[in-house]
Amino acid sequence: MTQQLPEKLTSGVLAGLETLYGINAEDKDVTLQSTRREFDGEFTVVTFPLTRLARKKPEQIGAELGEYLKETLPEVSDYNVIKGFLNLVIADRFWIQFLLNTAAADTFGIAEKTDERVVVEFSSPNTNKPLHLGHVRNILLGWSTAQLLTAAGFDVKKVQIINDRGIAICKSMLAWQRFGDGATPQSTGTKPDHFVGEYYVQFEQRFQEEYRAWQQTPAAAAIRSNDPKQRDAEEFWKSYKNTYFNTHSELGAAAKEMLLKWEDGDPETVALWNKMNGWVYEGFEETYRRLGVSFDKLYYESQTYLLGKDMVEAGLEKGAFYRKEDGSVFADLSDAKLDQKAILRSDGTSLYITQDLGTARLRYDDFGAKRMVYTVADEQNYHFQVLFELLKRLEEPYADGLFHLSYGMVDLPTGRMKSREGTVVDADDLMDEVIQEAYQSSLEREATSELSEEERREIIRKVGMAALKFQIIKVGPQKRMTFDPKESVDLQGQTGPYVQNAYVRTRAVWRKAGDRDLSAAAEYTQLEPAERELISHLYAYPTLLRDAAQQYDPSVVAMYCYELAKHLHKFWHDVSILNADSEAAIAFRLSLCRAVGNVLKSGMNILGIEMPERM
RNA sequence: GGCUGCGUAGCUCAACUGGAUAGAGCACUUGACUACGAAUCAAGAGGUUUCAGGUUCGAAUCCUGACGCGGUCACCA
Repeated sequence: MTQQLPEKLTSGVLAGLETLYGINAEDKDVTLQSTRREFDGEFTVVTFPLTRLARKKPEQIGAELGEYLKETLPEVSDYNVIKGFLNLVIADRFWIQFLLNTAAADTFGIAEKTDERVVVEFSSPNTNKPLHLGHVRNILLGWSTAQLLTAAGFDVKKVQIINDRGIAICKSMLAWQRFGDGATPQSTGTKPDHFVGEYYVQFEQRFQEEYRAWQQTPAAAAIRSNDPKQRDAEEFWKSYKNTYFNTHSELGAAAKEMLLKWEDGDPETVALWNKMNGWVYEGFEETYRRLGVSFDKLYYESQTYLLGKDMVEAGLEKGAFYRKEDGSVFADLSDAKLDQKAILRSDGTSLYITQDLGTARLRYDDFGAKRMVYTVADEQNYHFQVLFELLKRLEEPYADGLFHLSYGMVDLPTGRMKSREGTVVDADDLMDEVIQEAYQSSLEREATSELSEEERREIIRKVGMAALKFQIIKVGPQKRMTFDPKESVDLQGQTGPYVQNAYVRTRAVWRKAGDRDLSAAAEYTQLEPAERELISHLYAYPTLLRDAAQQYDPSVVAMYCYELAKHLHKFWHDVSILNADSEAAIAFRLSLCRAVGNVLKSGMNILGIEMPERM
């Protein structure tokens, strides 16, 4: 297949316009789309925009163009015109040959690997508490985008930067030191990252107690009476919390002191820090493994937080940044509709953004990638606009290939997740729940009853994880989504298991078919509607992957897999495969099942979803 | 308040980037298993695409305004 069908049709239309009307039109004048299901045909030319050029009615153009295409292109077997829409019916023999020659390949749709490298960052958690539902969306999105880019031919490197330092981990450390009594994950039988998280929570609780007690003191009353806005008590104390932590709080002072000790390299503090982070990593490792994700390289903030200063210097020399009298460095981004942005403190120390400048360069040095994707929630949109603008002004070689894969936060039916209110949905618990759900559901079925306990557990795990992952990935990244863990995750309808089920059916019929000679497939001539729909859908797969990769949007792939599965189920219902009335039909339909199964597996693999052979 | 994103069936989401009668799933009603697997299929009901204007052959999509809901506006990360 040297030329893709849409391109061929487009150039056919252009030739037709030239021959029929003497018009010299361009590709962009031709609107080609897939035909809506309620009409005959697979491709549709919209003729409204041509009326101005041809100076004829849309219906007339449609009819004349349709006739022309039918005459000149062997792929076009028929056409019909409805108002300004010319629907083209593609010849059965074209579809049949496409299926047998092209779609049958295992790597169908997957682009050949190039050496163009792209770094995809995702997850990047703090080490003070376990991963939750928000991380899950991030991880699934990042992973599937990485897979998608791989399928599009890029050489992808998956990385995360672990926020292993700072005040948060010090809080956990301090709480463990003071209240832990030497307990360990082993001694309490707790998953290690959860163990550390419990101390983080405990710190917050103790701090709140301390804060509330302090609010009763005369010193506190004096401060509140000076509130210029005269807010009520609750509101005032809420807004004062941070200041309290930094000025009056004993626990706050102790945590900050610990941070300073850590920065000084105090051996005891560093040892404690290593111990607790070690526990967290052990726990994260298990969660990642269960989610089926991995990384090519891990960056640690403790090793990168001082980077970027030299780039600030370079920016100063270049005149891209300026130094204030107090020694702080700023960038004036007002001409890019961004603000004055601080990039170095007056005492010369780094800021968050300084570090990000440094790690961008570090990654470029490590991988030579001219494209970098940052999977980070949309609350940081502004930060990344600034970061990318700064890198552009520094004339970094990768500055044009930066992409913030921004996604909406995950809400619960009750609203936003709040750790303070204990409404955070834990990642491990969530996986347990969906797998439990899949288990309950499997009890009602017998399809796997002859398998071993071990095999059945494996299937249930795949089904549960598919439900969870599909549910999250199918929503477009930019969209804020509501996730209801109480209803857990559906296993029916527009879901991962629905797609798996379609795949399982294609496998089942192949098992039943055994070693059958399929050479008769080529003699098949007349497609059933369900077959034509399936094949034309398969035909769209390579283009779809390319488009999805271009948009960094895995949800497109999820929706595609669902649609394909739906067509397969419909096909399954409408026609017989092994009981078909000719050997050609049997062989052809088996080939079709194989191709559909391959694409389903391929597409779901991009989403990080495993396909069972039975379920 | 400035900037920014979003608002589609009761609920969760689509809509090929300006095209046809706005589509799926869940939930609800009804039908189909001695069939290659019913985690399936088929049918029904469900909409003034938040509202008001504008642009044009044509708007959920683009422009203006209003309303509602987020996010963000640190020498924090």
